[in-house]
Amino acid sequence: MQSNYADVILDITHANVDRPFTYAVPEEMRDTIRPGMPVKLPFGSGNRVRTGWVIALYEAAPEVPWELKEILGPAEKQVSAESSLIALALWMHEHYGCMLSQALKTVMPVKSRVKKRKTKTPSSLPGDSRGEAAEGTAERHHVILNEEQAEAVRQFREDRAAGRRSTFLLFGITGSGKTEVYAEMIREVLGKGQQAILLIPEISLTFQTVRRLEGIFGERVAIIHSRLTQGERYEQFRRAAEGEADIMIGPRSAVFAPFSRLGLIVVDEEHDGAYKSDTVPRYDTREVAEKRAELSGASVVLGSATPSVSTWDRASRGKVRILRLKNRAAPGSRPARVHVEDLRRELQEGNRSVFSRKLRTLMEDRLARGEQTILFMNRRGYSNFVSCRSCGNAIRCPHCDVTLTLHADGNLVCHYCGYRIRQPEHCPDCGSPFIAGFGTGTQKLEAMTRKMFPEARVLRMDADAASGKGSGKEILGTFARGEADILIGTQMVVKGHDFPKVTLVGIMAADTELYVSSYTSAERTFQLLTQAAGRAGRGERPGDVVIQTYRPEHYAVRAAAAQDFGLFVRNEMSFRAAAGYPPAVHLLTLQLSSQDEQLLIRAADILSRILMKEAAPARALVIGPVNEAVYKVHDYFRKLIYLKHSSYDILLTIKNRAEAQYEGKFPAGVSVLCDFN
DNA sequence: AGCACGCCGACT
DNA sequence: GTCGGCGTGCTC
Repeated sequence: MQSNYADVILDITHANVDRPFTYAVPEEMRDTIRPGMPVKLPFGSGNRVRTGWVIALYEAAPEVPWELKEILGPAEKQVSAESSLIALALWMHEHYGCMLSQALKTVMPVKSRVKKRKTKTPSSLPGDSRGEAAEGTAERHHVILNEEQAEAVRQFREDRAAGRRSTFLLFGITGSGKTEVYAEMIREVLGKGQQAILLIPEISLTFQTVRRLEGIFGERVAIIHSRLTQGERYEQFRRAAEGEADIMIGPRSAVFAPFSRLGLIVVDEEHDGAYKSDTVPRYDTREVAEKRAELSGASVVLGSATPSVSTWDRASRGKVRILRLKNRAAPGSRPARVHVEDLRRELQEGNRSVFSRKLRTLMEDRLARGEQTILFMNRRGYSNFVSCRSCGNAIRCPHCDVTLTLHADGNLVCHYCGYRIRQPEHCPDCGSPFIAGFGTGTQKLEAMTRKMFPEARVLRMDADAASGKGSGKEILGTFARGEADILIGTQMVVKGHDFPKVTLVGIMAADTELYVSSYTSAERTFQLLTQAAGRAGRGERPGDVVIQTYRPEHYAVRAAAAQDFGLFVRNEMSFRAAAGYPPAVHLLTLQLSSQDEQLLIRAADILSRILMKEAAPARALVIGPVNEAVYKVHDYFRKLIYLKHSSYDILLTIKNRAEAQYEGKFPAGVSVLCDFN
C-alpha cells in the first residue's frame, strides 16, 4: 500500500482539536512514514508549525470538499512509538475518558533533551550500597527452583504452549522466591524470540530485584527509574525500540516500552498503590498491562504476597489463574511469630509509653544479642499537631485544611503543601503561652527510643531524612552493614528490603490507616501490616513481629497477625458488597477543584444535576457533591461526586453524555478529574 | 491552544 | 471616520 494520506493527532491539549486531522504525505516520506511517527505539520489559518502523531495511513484520497495540507516532515529527536501502542492509546482514551492527545503522549517515548551527559550505567540505582554489578552475581545464572516454583513455571509454559495467553496471579508469601519464578518465565519468553516487561512499584526501593535480574540477563536489560533524567530515560526506550534490549524493568510507565514482539508483562507487588497513575489519564497499570498484552499476544503475571481485592475477585471469577507459593524458598527459614498488643490495655495497666511492655522486652533482648530491630511508624515529623491548652485551637495551614506538624527542628510544616513556619511561642488566637505538641511522629519516636535505649545505635528513615541527595541510600546501607541496631521509618522501610539481621519488627500504631475515610483503608492496613511483618526473620534466625493497636478486634489486624489472607479477603469482600464498593460495584469518582469556592459550589451543583438526569434511566446512583476529606489543599478547594453502577459501560456512557452537556457552559477556573474505581 | 473574524466604545 | 476591546468559531 502507498501511504499517500495520514491521520494525525495534534500535540494540543484541548477538546476542540482532540480528533484526527487528515494530511497529505509528501513524496519523500511515503516509504518511511509509519503509524506512531511524530511529524511536523502546518496547522490553522496561520499555518503555525505544530507537532502531531500519525495514527493511520491511507492510499486513496479522502472525499472532502477542502484541499489537504501537506506534512512538513518527521519531527526530530523523537522515536516512533511501537504501532500497537496507538491501539492502546485509543483504548485508554475511551476507557479513562481522557483526551486522545493525552493518551498518545502517555504512550509515546518522551522527547529527549539532546545534551549528551556522561553515560551512567543503568544499574547505578539509588539505594545501591554495594559495589558494582560485575563479580559474584553473574554466576547465579541457573537458579534451581524448588518444587512449587517449578510447578508455577510449568503451568505458565503449558498455557503458552497451548496457545493461550492468560493472566496469572503469582500468589506467594514473602520470601517464597517470586523473583526466581519471574526470571524463569522471562527466560522462557526470550527463548522464543520475544520480549518482556517487568514492572516494579518504586524501583529505587527494590534495587535488589533489579540487581538479581541484571545478574541473570546482563546487558539485554533496559532500566527506567525515577532518578534518571529525561534524556537517560529516553535512551532506555530507544534501546528497547531498536532491539538493543529485550527486557524492560521499571515503574508503571515502563508498561509502554516500545517492544514489537512483546511476550510477557510481569507486575511485581501488584497490590501497590503506585500502579495507579496520579496524573491524567489516571490509568491502572494492571488494566493497561492486560490490554496491551491482549493487543500484542502476550501473557501477564501479577505477583504479590497480599493480592489486591480486585485481582482476587477476578481470580475467584475465573478471569485470572492462580499460581501459589506457600513456602519460604530459603531452607530453614520460617514465618515470624506475631504478637498483637492492645494499647488500651497498656494504658489501663499504667504503661504510658509508646512502647508496649512486650515490644520493650523484645527490643532489650535483641540489643543484648546484637540483632537488629525495625520500628514502623506511619507518620513523619515530631508531633502530629500543635494546639493551645487554653483555647484548644490547633495551628493550621493557611493554604490547606490540615493542622501543621511539628518537626524536631522547631518548625511547623504542612505535609500537604510544604508550608513552613517557626513554632510560635504564644497561641496565635488567644496569646496563651501554653501551647504544646500532641501525637507522635517518627522524629519523636526516635527521641523516645534514644531515651529508652541510650546504648542503642538508632537510625531514622523517612521522607525528611531521605530528601538529602543519596542520604536515603546511605541510611539503608549503614543499617544493612549492621552499623546500627534500630531503624525507625515510615512505609519506605517496609517495602521490599531484605535485611537478614533483622529479627524484630515493631509496628507502633497499626490502625492509623483504618481511620482514613476510604473504602480501601482496611485493605491498605492489611497489606502494610503483612509487608512489615515480612521484614522480620528473613535470615536463619526466627523473627518476632509486634503489632501495637487500639483495635485488635479489627479483621484487618487479626488477619495480618494470623498471616491469613483468606480470612482478610472473606471479610473485606462482604464489607464491600454490603457497603456497595468495588469490586462489588463499579465506581466513578469525579473530582472538581477550584481556587474560587463559590464557583466550585456552582459547578458541582450543575454537574451533579446533569449526572442525576443521565443516571436516572439506568438507575445508577449519584452521591454528592461532598467535600474531600481535606477540603482545601494548596489554596484549591476540592469536591467529589461519586457514581455507582454494576456495569462499567453504563457508567462510562453516563459520564460521556454528561461531559457533552456541560462542555462549554462549564465555568472556567474549575477543573474536573475523572477516576474509575 | 491559537488565530481570524466580527461588531460596539473613545481616540489620532 | 478609525483603532482596538475580546466574544464566537474554526482549524485537515
